[in-house]
Amino acid sequence: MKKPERVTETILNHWREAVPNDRLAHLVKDATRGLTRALQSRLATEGVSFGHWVFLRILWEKDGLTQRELSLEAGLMEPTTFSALVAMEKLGYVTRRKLPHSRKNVYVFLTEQGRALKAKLVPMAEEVNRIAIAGLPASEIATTRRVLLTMIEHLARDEAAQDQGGN
Amino acid sequence: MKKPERVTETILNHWREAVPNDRLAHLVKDATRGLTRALQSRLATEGVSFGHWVFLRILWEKDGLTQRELSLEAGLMEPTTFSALVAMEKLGYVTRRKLPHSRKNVYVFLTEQGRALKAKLVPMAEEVNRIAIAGLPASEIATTRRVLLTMIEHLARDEAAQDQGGN
DNA sequence: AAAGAAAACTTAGAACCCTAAACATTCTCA
DNA sequence: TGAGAATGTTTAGGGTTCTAAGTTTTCTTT
Repeated sequence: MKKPERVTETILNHWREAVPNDRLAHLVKDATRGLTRALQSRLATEGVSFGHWVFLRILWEKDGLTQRELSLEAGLMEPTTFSALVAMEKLGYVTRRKLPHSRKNVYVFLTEQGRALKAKLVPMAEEVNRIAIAGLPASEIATTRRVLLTMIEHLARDEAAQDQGGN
Repeated sequence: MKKPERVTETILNHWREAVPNDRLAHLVKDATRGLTRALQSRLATEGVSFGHWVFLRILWEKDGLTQRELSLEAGLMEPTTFSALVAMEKLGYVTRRKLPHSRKNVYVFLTEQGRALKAKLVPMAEEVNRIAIAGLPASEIATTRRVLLTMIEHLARDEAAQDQGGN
């Protein structure tokens, strides 16, 4: 048997202590882990992996995208996208087709099976979100959203600057 | 040559659009990725991997911990900790020793080399933090910290509940 | 004191994401 | 129009983390 309560307490006490300024990164990372784990365990009940969820969500909005476009939307590198989509094709969620006007691009379309997953999976993500932010004022969520977006922006600019100047 | 600016713009535009409520998770995850990448590229200049940084930081505060204790502090599973520490021992950053009073526990101590990394690495983490939160009011950072902590708490409780009730 | 539970470590195997580089196709422009 | 740049996909390989299960040691309880 596990003793999840004790573990939970240890993790939380860890965070309630004096938290030096440079540990915001650690906090963001832990939140990601919590969110990922919560969704992952729910998706698993339908046999869907977290990595595939990312692409399904994009494709439900709009399919027929190229792998490059999917990479940008998902914020992942091409090889990551490539291997996920090959696996998803094998599972019957998507098809990967070259269209007549280009022999270079690979266009990705949902199958019926892939499209049908939406009805089961989306409520799972909504539940996780609901649990995570329960009781928090909308204004604080909005602030958090803005802060995170600003951080992402700053870090993306830093990365771009390093790619340029740092050679 | 890359074109990092265009990629950056695509990522940021993506986020500035109408963001449905359930995408807070996505935002948190992107922030983690940005923070991780920024620190990772800096650590790489000293030949240190991100996974090792996590444990070095804990050990600089207090060494002589067991692997189990390190797992809890780092918020990682035991096998993750185990393989990181074996690698770190091979690199000469730490030693793993059994002490006379227990043949079960493995205690981890920094070597001189491991301890010496602190002076070079900590400023890198501080720089990343500074870049990320530049210009943001302290009050908004504090709110973000509180919101993230609450989310972690909710998700940890949910996970514990599932372990218990869910068989 | 011995059986069984618990704790700590280790092994095995998989998922996910990355960088670097090769390859194929398309575009640009001199 | 043809050389080189740019774009998009694919291959190869590595890092980080996880779950599941095995081993060893220690603790608990009768």
